[in-house]
Amino acid sequence: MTVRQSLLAILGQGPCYGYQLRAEFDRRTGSTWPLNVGQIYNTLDRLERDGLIAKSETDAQGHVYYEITDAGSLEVAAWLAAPVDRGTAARDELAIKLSVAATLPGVDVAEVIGTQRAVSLAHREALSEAAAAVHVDGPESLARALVVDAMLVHAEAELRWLDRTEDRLRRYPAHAMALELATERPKRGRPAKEVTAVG
Amino acid sequence: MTVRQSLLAILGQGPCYGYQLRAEFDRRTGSTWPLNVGQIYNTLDRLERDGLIAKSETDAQGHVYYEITDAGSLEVAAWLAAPVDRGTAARDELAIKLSVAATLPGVDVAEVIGTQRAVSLAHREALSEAAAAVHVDGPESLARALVVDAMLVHAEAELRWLDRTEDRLRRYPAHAMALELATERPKRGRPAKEVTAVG
DNA sequence: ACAGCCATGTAACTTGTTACATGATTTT
DNA sequence: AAAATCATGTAACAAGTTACATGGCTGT
Repeated sequence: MTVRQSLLAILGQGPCYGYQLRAEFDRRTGSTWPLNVGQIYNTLDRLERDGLIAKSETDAQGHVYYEITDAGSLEVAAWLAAPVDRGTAARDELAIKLSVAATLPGVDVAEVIGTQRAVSLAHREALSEAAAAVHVDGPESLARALVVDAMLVHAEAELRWLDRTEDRLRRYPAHAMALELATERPKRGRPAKEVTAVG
Repeated sequence: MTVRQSLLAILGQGPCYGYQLRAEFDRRTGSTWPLNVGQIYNTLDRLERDGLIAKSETDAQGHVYYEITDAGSLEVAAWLAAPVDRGTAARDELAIKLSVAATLPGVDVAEVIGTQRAVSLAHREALSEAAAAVHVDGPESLARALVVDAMLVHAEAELRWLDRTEDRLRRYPAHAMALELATERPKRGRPAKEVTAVG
């Protein structure tokens, strides 16, 4: 939803053509997540399909402009008014990976954590330097600063969590953590109409 | 990739049937992200298509078992060996939203931050309580503890970032932050073969 | 002449997600 | 008898992502 909503919000500022939108998204997010141009046109098609934007005109240079509709403006307003829902959504890839890994027998979770920490540390260092390097002298560098900050605080959080997790698992040895596959309870579920050996 | 890889990893522990996999995923991730059952079967189909698992047999209760293939085991090993890639991937929805919002004219970013902070605070409180409530007495509660911890540290990071961002924007007034749509440079791009007014 | 950018688009595909159909078994 | 749960599956779709085709314009 992020790209879609962002492009729509930018179009809320005024008509744009596809290629232009890429540049707009880019500088407004600190050039952090490069967008494949194709995705812009896909997204525009879908936004148009949903009645949130409409083709306006093609200018003297041949640029195909889109403009936001009333429904689109409402959508943007709703987006800005509603907080981002952490909790319901937001699956943490690393948390899932480590908790699944920890419940698997024969997996050296400490090692998994170790390699993860190495790259997470490097990542945090890189972000620290990037944060220090940004000197805010305009909207674009400010946007960059915000985004780098966000990544930095999350990288720090991740490292804290890795430490905490390592601690927890040290106190709770691996062999005691592994989960067996739940034993099947008999006489349940679908009946044995056909007992077939497949494969 | 998270669900897919997790299910594959669980299958690496031994053959399972679909419904069972849901329960396994559920308890191994602290019952945090409920999985629609249908997704299990979809994912199993796709894993089979990709040669990572194969149908094994149907037992007396009619349960359709899948087992991991050699290719699947390699995939799991690779998954566990490779760190999660923050940086390349990992788009922060909130960071994008706020930096786009901040570069938009006529948007009260302080208000956006305000409503976000309200729910983020509530979220952190709920997580704090949840973290305090978990008493680790087995693999499942440990998994739950790990996941809650992860959400907690990220919620804290988010609040820190919101404060920092609010500060930054206070020092850098909104009117100076808004970005105009980039002016079009003439004599570029597609030629004016047809100057059409569409819509 | 040629490389590289500007610009629009299409086609295919991935993972995730939900709604629905179906039916058996278990519990109340 | 009805409700809840176990269980398998299908169909459709959303959003993101990439590779490719096409062609003009700009700078070397």
